[in-house]
Amino acid sequence: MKKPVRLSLTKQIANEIEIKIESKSWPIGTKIPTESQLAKQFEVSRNTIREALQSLIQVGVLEARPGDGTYVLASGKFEANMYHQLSLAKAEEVIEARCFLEKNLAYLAAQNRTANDLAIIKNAWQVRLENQADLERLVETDGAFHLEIARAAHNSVLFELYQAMTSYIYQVLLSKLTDEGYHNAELSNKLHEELIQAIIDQDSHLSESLAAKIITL
Amino acid sequence: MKKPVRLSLTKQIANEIEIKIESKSWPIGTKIPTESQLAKQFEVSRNTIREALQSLIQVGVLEARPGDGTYVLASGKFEANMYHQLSLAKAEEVIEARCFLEKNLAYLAAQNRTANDLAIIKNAWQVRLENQADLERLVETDGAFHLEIARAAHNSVLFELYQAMTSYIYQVLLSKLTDEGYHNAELSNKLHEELIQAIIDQDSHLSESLAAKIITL
DNA sequence: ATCCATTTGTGCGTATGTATC
DNA sequence: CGATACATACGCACAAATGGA
Repeated sequence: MKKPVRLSLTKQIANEIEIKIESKSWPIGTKIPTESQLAKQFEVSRNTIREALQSLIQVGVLEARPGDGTYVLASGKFEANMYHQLSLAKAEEVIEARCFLEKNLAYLAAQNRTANDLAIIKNAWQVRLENQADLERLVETDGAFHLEIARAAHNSVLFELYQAMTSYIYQVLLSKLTDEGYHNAELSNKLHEELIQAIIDQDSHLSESLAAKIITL
Repeated sequence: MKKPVRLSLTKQIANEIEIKIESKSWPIGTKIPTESQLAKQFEVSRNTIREALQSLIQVGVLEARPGDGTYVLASGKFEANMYHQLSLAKAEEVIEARCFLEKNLAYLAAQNRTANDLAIIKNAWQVRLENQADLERLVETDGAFHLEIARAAHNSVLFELYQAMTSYIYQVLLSKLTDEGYHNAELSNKLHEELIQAIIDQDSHLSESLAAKIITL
């Protein structure tokens, strides 16, 4: 079971590019250098570059637009894969699945949160409070807040699932709020603060039910 | 935004191969034809075949062994991806995530099951009862039983996740039972039958808690 | 134990098509 | 229209690993 120390040029390059993407050196939406430029840069043929890019395009991390350039689509393989899978399902099923995840993560967060998690969560909540004016910023910071709760659950599997799912759902959420408006601000804020308190108190069941209420607002 | 009239040879071939795999024409473990043979068969260059294979290797559906051949690893992209993701996580986290899924699917199954679902579930239970003697068969038929409950939940997102996760967990389960033995047969059977009844009665909460108990046996 | 045919891995060069600006 | 840039596809050559004679 010895593993090869040598990596093919293609894989080396694919890895380096993936690192640039995951580390946000090339954020989502970035137009990356042309194949020829990359070929010069890495001192290989354009063909080799193509194979590397192809492998990332195949899994949905990159998107090539003929006559234009190559763009970053997602920040990781798992996220890209979930995107594809979720797009095949009905929207209501995705939302249902996400509701269950959110509830369970709140439960686990109350159980497993550390003092450090609490500080991060409180901070994320402050940020969210300061950005209630702009809808787009609100959705963004609210997402960040809930993501921190998910992280405090300390379960990497559920966390990855949640992360992939929410980034997919964001667009739906934003357009929904834009249409319907955001009128439950006080109730929402109250529930959020109760949720934080429940997590502080490590009251798992209360956290779970509060999370459920927040979602169905 | 009109694009998709013509599919590239590479993608056509990748699709055809994927179909052979998903349809079990080439089951897991199969050694598929050599690149040269496929090239002749599809009347394209070996390079084109390689690109198609490469795309499936990349997502973990195929595995190439230099000097030997190319083998089927998983029966679908999503399954392959979950495999990879789960292998990075701690075992306890995987189990925790699976518990969460099992509970929620039982809840939803009680809510959404149709008469037809019930018939299938009852049948799967009978099959499981008839195969208690052989441990390997027991794990297999028990898995099939729970899979039918998952299906009855009528949520494709959670169902796909569950399916991918259980196929990963099977090996662990089997080895655990082989080591520890299977001594809780009566209790297990009793709980399973109560679960079926709860689903018949559409008692979501009871189903959920019974599912939780069954897992922690 | 050695050799050898087979099979995949790697890399390059080239040609042509097509989309965008 | 033309320049640019990606898309597709083929052919070739050699390297490296494997399995079997």
